[in-house]
Amino acid sequence: MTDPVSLYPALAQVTPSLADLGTSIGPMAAPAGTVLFDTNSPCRGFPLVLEGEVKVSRHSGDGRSLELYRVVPGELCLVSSACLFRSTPLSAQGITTKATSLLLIPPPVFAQWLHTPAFRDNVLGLFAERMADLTVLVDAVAFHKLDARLAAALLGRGQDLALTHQSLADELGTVREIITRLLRRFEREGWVELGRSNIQIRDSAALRALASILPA
Amino acid sequence: MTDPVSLYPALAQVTPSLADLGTSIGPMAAPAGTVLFDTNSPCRGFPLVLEGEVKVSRHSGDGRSLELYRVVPGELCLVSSACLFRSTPLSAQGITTKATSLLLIPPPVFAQWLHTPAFRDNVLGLFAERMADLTVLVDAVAFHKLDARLAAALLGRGQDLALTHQSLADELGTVREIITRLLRRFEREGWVELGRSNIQIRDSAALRALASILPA
DNA sequence: ATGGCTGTGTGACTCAGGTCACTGACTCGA
DNA sequence: TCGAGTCAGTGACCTGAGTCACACAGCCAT
Repeated sequence: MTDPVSLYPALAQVTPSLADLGTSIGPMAAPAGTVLFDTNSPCRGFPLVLEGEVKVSRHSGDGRSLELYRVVPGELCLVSSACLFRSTPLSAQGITTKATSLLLIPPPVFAQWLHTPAFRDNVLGLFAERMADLTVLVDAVAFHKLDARLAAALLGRGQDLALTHQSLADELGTVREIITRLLRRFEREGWVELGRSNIQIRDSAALRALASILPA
Repeated sequence: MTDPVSLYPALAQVTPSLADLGTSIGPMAAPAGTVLFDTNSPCRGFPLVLEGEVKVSRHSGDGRSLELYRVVPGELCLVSSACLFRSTPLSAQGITTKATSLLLIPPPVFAQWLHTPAFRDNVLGLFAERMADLTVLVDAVAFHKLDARLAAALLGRGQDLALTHQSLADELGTVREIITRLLRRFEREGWVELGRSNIQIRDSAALRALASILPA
């Protein structure tokens, strides 16, 4: 089990301390694919990720979905915050992509913890980062073509990706056929090699060039 | 001059107090159309709006732009925060839409103020709200057609709007011709009446029906 | 092996939105 | 009252993306 304090140094200083709280707040384990929270569902607390990964995405009425961002160990999930700070309904879905363990901080404890400057700075910094992420996403969706966005999505995950076309479609907010088409185009260009649930990057420079139209 | 404390009750409690700071942080006046901050420019402080309005938007390489949200009196502008909490470059432009007066809080003062729980809650609540706004915007841009988004943009501003087609285009991230086309369609349906720099709402129910496909 | 499931590949078609290249109308100041 | 500048309207055309309706290939369990 990962030690929470090594991931979140600020937790060393908070009161009530982790030790005081004991196991009441977890850690809880969730297998891959667990829905941690969902649109309009009430919010039970702040998920603080210790291991694994949480994908936060938005779903359209029909079958499409678009990934907003991912929460990795050392972060806490902020969409949930809207409903805690303003008691508005949640505006996105959170689902684990891997086996994940997390603490679920009850709102009153969270409020207490905010008294600690180090923890507070953490939270504010995370908020700022997410705002920037979302801004870039808005920009990408509004102003950029799918091929550039797809190229960007393929980069930075190594050479050998175990992904289905459908999962890429869900990430980018489009449908499977379009991804298939674009990937085949990339393959014809010699930039990637395709297999079942598998994509090999062959020319990341070319992909980067296509993607680089995108904002930072 | 609007009294800052009546807009931001939390400011009554902060230290250093507004009185201590004197006029060093403003209020400063900015006429309509002033660029308060811009993409990649360094960040001078936290703008805290007393009067007027600041439009925060993102610009594409070519002439288009898309409005992210507006900051009204009683709020402070958070895009600036990213660069303060994480020293990343700014990811959007802020421009006044009306004559505006504001305080520009230097980062160290802001950090001090965060010690005050009431002020802190204000900031966190605002962050949460903006995250939710951006999420809804992402959803709109990714999944909804322009006619619905335009209808939504026309609502909630009274019956008689003094707007150019270009300004609506900039708000929605499209180009003028498209707005003209859609508005003429709305006019043919009898939903609006058009004039030079002027739009009269005639059937807000119809517009609302079209817009209501949009998320909250 | 057989059948079912999941993942891909594709072609035909539609449509929203963007581009280009104009025209013309209104408005205001010199 | 004569332009210059701003704003609106419009048609021809193009293209990216989504939809539909498939065919088919691997893979797994029985």
